[in-house]
Amino acid sequence: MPKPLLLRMTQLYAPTLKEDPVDAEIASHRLLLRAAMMRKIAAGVYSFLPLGFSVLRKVEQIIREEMNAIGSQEMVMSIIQPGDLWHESGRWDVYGPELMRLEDRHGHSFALSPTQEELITSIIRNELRSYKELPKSLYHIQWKYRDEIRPRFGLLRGREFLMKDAYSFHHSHESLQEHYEQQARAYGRICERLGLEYYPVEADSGQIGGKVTREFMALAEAGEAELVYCSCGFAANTEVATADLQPQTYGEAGPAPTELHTPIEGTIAALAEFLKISEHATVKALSGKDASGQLYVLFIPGSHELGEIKVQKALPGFEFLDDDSMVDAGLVKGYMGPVGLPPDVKVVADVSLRDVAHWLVGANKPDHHLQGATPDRDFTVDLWADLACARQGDLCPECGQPLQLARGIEVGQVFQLGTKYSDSMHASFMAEDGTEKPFLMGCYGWGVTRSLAAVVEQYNDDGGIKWPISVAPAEICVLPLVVGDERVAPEAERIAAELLAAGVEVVLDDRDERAGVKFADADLIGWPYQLIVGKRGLEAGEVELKDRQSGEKFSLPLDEAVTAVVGMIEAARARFL
RNA sequence: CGGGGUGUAGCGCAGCUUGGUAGCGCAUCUGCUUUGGGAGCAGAGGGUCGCUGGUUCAAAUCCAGUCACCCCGACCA
Repeated sequence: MPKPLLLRMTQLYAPTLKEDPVDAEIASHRLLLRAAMMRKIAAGVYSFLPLGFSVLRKVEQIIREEMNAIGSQEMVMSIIQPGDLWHESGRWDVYGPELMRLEDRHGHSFALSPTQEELITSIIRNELRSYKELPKSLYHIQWKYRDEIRPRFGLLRGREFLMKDAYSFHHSHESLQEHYEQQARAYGRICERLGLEYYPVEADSGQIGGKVTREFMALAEAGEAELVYCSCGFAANTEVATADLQPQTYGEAGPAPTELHTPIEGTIAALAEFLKISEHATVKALSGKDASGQLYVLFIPGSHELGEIKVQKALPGFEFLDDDSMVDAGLVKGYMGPVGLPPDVKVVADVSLRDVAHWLVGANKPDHHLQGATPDRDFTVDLWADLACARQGDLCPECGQPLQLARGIEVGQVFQLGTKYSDSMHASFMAEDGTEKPFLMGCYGWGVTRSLAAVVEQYNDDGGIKWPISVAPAEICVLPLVVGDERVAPEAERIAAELLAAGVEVVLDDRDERAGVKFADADLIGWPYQLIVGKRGLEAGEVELKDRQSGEKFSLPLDEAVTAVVGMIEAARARFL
């Protein structure tokens, strides 16, 4: 191993910014730019400067170690892929404009890879032929390209991002299940080693396909995803969460529905306000049509929002009617109900409404609602489906306790793909019984660049970043406050050299700068520890150690400082293993 | 892609309404002073005003087009 060199701030390229970048809205975006970790190149495209690159490398290394530990093998696949592969899987068209496409001089089409299912499948299908060679798990860490509609939030939604993606091939569901669980456990360890507070949540598989999937959410207010969780361990993306929504009835159910005069603007909030009741006791109606043009009115508890993913699952191609279409369909905006709808309109209701004996709904005429509308007596429901998003206070489907709501950054997702790609791309093996069978596949993605943003979102304060020691660009920065004493610089050099010799990653701020500038940069960049060597301390035979995480400062006797710091750093490292 | 907004020195901005040939703060360079939480004074360098075309004696400023970027909505690691 080459001897590590002492990193000096005078050599480091780290142009920190005193002012906040005006375009950066969230903490991670702002601080990664200010602390000279990265620079923007184009919308959603960033280059990493030495400090940011060093963090990126450490995150990669943690992921690499955890992948290797479960027997996944590292390789690297090309970014540029022939269009033919994407035609074969059918995703050339399905992926849409998000796929970055290009042509070579001969007019052959290529894609910049947004993910590598096609490529890995094409690589192994001819040479992985027997059940005796299964299972196999492969991964790589490679740049990905997605032409996002709207890149934003710095590294959270970029058009170019670094991802670890693993792919596994199995001959049985048991084998797939086993590796899937191993990957999920590895993802948990990665979160812990990155210092992330996280939840593994039930999720939707999106267009990658497959049924069994889990997302790893780093908790952060800036996150784009919403999740509900429970003290019993249940956690789910609100897009898919099933929960007890606790819808209620309003008033008494008579022998027939009672018409109420409700001269209000036709919103649930206005209705609840007018009747002085909770939105829980109302039923909300939404109109739309599916891909075939069939008209629907959907009913969900008035307190809840329609889940976009849920409705797409129940009614593929569903879209809302605009005001004109509603008039054409004979629907009364703001006052729709299941009783007396036009005959060609089907009624779809959220499963939670099954438990509601009678509903408070629109009367299908302006300024009127019906109280006590009773399913199967006054109207029929054509389809019961899970339609409503879970929200804070709904009850946990597993233990019945109220659910908590949080926002999160999706840093990883594991999927059991099944045979989706092996079928479309004819990737099969010879099974023990002598028949040709498609591989059962899993895929496991982890956002490396996104992880940086997630860590910074969880570890920052007014002064800057507070890197966990596991991913910090260096473990400690020695700050000689040089001026006015010729002993300071040599002492700082000696301490830095001894720390380096003890295996500590150390940076020496040897710049000819004022104390304030060094302190501010050290806080901003986020070194986990700062060791301050100044005239004042030396005169008392001391140096000062600052813990960036807690903000605590300790005075250390000069002759014990190195030992004490090494001990503290070793203890800190151990917390992330 | 729809709606809103911005492009002027490395960064952040003013100037544009009412055309007359560009200014402020920070940063950079030089000198002196200062020196434990982003120093002070003095001086200096740095700009095809996003790009293209038009109107005009004259355009950063008015008009048209175009490109880039940002914010609000549908996608995802």
